[in-house]
Amino acid sequence: MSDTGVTVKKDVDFSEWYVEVVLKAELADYAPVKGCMIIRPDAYAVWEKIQQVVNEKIKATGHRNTYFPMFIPEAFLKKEAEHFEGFTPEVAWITQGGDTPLEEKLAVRPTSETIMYAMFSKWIRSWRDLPLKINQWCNIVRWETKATKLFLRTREFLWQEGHTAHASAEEAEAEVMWALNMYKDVVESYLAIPVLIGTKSESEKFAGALYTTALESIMPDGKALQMGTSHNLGQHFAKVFDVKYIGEDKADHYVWQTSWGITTRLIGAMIMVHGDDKGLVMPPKVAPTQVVIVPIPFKGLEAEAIAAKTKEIQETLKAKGISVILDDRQEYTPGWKFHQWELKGIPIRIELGPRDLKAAQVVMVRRDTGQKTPVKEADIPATVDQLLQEIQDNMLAKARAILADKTTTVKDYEEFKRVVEGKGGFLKAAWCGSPQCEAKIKDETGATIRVRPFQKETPTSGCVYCGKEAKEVVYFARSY
RNA sequence: GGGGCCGUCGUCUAGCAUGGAUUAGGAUACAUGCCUGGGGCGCAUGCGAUCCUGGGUUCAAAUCCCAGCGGCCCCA
Repeated sequence: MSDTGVTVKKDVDFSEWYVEVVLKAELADYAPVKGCMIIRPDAYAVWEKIQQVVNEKIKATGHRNTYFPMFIPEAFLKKEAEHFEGFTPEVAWITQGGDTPLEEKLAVRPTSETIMYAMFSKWIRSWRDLPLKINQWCNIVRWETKATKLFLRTREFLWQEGHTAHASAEEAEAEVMWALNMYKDVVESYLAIPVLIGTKSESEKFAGALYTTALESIMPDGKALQMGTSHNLGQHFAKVFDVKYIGEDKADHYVWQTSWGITTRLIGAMIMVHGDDKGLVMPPKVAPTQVVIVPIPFKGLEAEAIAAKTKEIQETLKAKGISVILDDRQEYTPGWKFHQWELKGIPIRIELGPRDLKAAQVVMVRRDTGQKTPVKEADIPATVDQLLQEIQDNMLAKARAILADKTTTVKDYEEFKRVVEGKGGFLKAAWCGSPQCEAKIKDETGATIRVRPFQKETPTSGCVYCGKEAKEVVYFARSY
């Protein structure tokens, strides 16, 4: 056995496993620039699939794509004080063009609220201009100092940022929830990753927002990963960028705004949640290749007949809109190919050899369970359809079970600390609502409040930290 | 932010403690030919290394020292 496959087990050394899967499945590579990564074709194809799905959903609801500059004047960034303070530690600055120092330095966008809203101020005049709903797909730079983690923590990453302006607070609030639920659907139905949704605590919210809602999931190593955010910006930015409209009442009003985003980090989550000791496992709905056909020819025997039959199967499946590779390379043995495609996470493998040819069948192997089933030639298209759906469903179900298993209700602080140090995951605990308790818990255990669920549960005990009367039940976790 | 580990052909690695004979060795990958083919097939030949970078010590540095760059892990 060579080391072209994954050499460590997922549950023995998770970090090393992750790095090996990403590198060996050729999803990404380290760039020559510190903190940066290269997204390779198989991973970029997943991103394109996410783009396709999100674009469909946002366009169907009247959002339109745009493109804004990646350079933001310092003065813009400074206008909203909390926003500036929140982002300034990790902003990359451009101070010189050619040989000439710039009069005003330019930020490489860490997010585009400020430059967009400067334009909103110009474009929005009357209530008839509202709502304004735009989106952009672009790269973002946040100058991380911590260790690079492919897809999860890099200085540059790709994302989508939606920005809207509304006439009323209610409309903005509805938009925030619309985006959040849209993301939940994308992440659960396509990436097969179950999420918790809710609001962020004051200390975890987006810098400059009124409040932040988010999707959070748990990774197999017990750490939480934020899967997307949707912010209600209230009128904070409208006031500093002077985004006003004349209402039907003929009076001036500031707009109510939202912003929301998901990033290429989702690909990292997909890898972590679904991968196994053999490598990647791609959810069928985002897999760049859904089926791989491996012919098993014997020289002098039915080689030609096998080649013809596999080609025919490929064409049949292609015609049905299924993405399928026929791996008829001569230089590799079938066994080698099996390993290769398993490492790459292709959902279904179809094998066809002399025995199958005689029986007018193929052997179908599913990546998620490894189960092999003979399938009659005539039943191939229908079985592939059904199997892809089954795999998708099974992957989500498995991930749900992990999420449930990694969620622990804790009654007191002793138990809280024990679980954080032990199995990790989400800790469901009562909280009094004070930022001091939240900060103490973070200092002492590293765990933060990931989400405050929308559906409030009545606390049955006092605050997990101070013991005083609890206001709500929230989810804590150590996070990426 | 604090601590630790690591960097040698594309990849994984031996050599480093105790500096010099290894022409920097092996495996794998790659190329060519033959042979094969139901779970990483075999044989032969070939190609492939600024020993991360810069400086220092020394008659002599992959090896020792310093700095930098890059990666990984742990703690907060």
